[in-house]
Amino acid sequence: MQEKYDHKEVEGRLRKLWEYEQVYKFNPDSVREVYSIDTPPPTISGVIGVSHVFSYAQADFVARFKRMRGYSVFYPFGFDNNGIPTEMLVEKLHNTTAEREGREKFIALVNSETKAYEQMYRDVWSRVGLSVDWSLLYTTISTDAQRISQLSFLRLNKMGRVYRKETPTIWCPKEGTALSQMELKDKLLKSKFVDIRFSDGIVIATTRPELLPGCVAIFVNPEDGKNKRLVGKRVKVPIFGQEVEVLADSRVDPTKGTGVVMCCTFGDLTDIEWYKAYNLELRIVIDEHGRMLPEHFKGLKIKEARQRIIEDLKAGGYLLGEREIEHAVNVHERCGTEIEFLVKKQWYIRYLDLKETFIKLGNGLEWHPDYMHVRYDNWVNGLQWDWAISRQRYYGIPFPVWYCRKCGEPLFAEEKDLPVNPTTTNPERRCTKCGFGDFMPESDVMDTWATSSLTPMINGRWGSNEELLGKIYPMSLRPQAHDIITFWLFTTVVKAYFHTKKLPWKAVLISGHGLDQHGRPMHKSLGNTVDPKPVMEKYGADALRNWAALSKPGEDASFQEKDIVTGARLVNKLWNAAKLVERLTAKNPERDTSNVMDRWILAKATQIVKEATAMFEEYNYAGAKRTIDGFFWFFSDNYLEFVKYRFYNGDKSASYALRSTFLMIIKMLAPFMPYVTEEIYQGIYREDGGAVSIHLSSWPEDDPALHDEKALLCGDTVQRIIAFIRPWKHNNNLALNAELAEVVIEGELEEGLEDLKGAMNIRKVTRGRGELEIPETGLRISILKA
RNA sequence: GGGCGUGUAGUCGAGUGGUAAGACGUCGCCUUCACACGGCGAAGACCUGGAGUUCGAUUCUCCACAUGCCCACCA
Repeated sequence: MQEKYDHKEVEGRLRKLWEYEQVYKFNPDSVREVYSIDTPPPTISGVIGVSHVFSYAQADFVARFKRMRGYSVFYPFGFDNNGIPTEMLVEKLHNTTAEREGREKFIALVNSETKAYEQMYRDVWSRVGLSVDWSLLYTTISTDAQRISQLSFLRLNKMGRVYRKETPTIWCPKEGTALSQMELKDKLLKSKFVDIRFSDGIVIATTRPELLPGCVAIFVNPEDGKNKRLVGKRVKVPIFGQEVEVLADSRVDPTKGTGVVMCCTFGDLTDIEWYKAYNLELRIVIDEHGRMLPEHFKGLKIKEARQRIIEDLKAGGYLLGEREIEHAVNVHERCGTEIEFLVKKQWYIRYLDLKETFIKLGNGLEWHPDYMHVRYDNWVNGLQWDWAISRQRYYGIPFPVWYCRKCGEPLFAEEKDLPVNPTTTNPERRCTKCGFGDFMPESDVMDTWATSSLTPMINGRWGSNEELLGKIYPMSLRPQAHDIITFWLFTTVVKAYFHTKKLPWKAVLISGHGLDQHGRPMHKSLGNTVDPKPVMEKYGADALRNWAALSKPGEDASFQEKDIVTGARLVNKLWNAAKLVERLTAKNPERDTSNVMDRWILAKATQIVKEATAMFEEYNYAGAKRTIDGFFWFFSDNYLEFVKYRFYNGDKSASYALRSTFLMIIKMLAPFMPYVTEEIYQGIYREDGGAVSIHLSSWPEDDPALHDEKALLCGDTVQRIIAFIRPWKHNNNLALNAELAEVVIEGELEEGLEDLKGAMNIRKVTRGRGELEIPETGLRISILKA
């Protein structure tokens, strides 16, 4: 073995070895039990930061552990290139738009562009050491993902779970497109709160006077003593003159403004709720590009109209007051435009009737950590709308639907034809309702969650390779971060229920986020992302992974260079211990446990195996890691130092204990530090007749033959005596290896005296009266200087 | 506004119903043949504040404050 561990050289070489030996290849024909992982497909948006490494490494710990525990591990990887970030990236790279290119051409462009990024991402993930089987790779805009998304839609339709309805939708007036809730963010904006006088002395405070023409009702709180007398009155809207009714609703806050609210179609989500709940009139005042529709204001932009209306109100004596306020509004996260609500026909998945079922399903999942379950329950309980799955966007997976040009009846594609793009293909059938033969394509595309909710099905090649699906489904584990429990996790449960009546996985492992050194989330926009490549370049992949192993599931961790240094030190320490093992132990040593201190360390090691295994089985990789680390340092600082002199004398018992204990240690650290442990394994243990890779070797067992209470007691006592003599020497100005003439022991200690002598350089150990009490041992000793 | 989490030495961070690991940093000693990316040792927290349960709480309950995240609101 090399004198110094060179992670750069080692890592590249071992990656080749793993690839050559197909160490991580999933074998569908294996008789072993399958452990399948529903890896989160990262968005193709340009960068990987250490925060990604943080959560992906945690899933990899589990994958590697399970592999060593004898499972046939199905560990795929995917890329999410079916979303706005990817669309933006590709549009920027090619200086074009999806619309200009045409859907199919643009998707082809995305696919080819993804290939380039794929290579880059894959390179990083491989360097990190993810034990992924890259032959299982998928992307969310691939033909297969399109086929599966459309298949899901068709099946849901057959079940009567799909419907199309005209409803208000979130709209960006600048880009002229529908948005999902995910694409919104809050922004503090300055605005004017104006008091407007309606008829009957009613005063309403609003920030959106330009919506007056869209006013369809007025609301007060039914408990509001001051205003409830207004209920039932018909009121005239200033300037525009329409008469609207005053209604009572508890959603009104009587303390806000004047306690009287106008409901316009639509100013905010409450307006939409009222519109639905009270079956109100629809008065659309803003078009798709954010221009006003009503007469006298037609064509004005929202803000111009607002100013104009305020002037008109003033002129008409309707304006009672105005004041500047600052309030949070929803804006499109991409362009910062304040969003509007427009009425559009949308496809929905009907599921509100199944809330109880979803709660029950959630109860059947194994949650790690357990408290994340609550977020799921809260979300399901709070659901108010069915799942809107259509988007008026250009890029995405199309709906496999046409509409009859005569009667408007939708015609659904046939499963065998999937995937289809209705805008470029025509159904060779006639309308099922009226028999007409000419159709109009559905131009909307599916919400990305409609696809990513199907990752278990995509992994299993649903509809084309049922055998594979049967083997991996339900999947064993969904690892993901906590911020998308309500989206990705929930929607996957929904689809799994509809299509398979089962939960999609047995367990979910929720990771936290990797934060920057100040504890802030890493964002491209904050400029605080840390590129993992130079970190790995400097400290090695194992050191970076070690950081991810420090925090438990669900916990965030800030990225501190000192934590990476800690990992690098562990690697170094392991390497040096390995050199000692290589030098001083024989290959395939015979089992020899004649010395009590050797039995002691072996017995301790089995205890650690037991503890660490139990923790790992509970997905507590961090606890396992801590336990194993702690043992390794203890082993190095105590056992190795105590019995070193025997190694040099070729002691067989010491050699056996050293070689086998160290093997247990590196095996248990292999999921965390795959490189250095593999290098050591290849250098020392491979020739003992083990597996081709440590990662295919079996996880250590808690071997009952190594349990030894007596040795544990005796060894602990010896260790305590030494721990006592060390500072004694220190306090007596003696070097640690300084010779002592004699140590007199009073009390019970039968074995281990030889190692005590050897470790502390004592000329002779005798029995007699001791002056100094050793804590927790019931022993007293006297120490005589040389 | 609702929900969930967190609050332990200068920093990071385990953990327990009986006064608290470890790491980094600091200080001292040691270049002894795996390792100075090391070893040995020292100083440093009474566990955010308050109330309660208990023989006893840092650990359980409640309240407060601080902080993070998710959801909702934003007339």
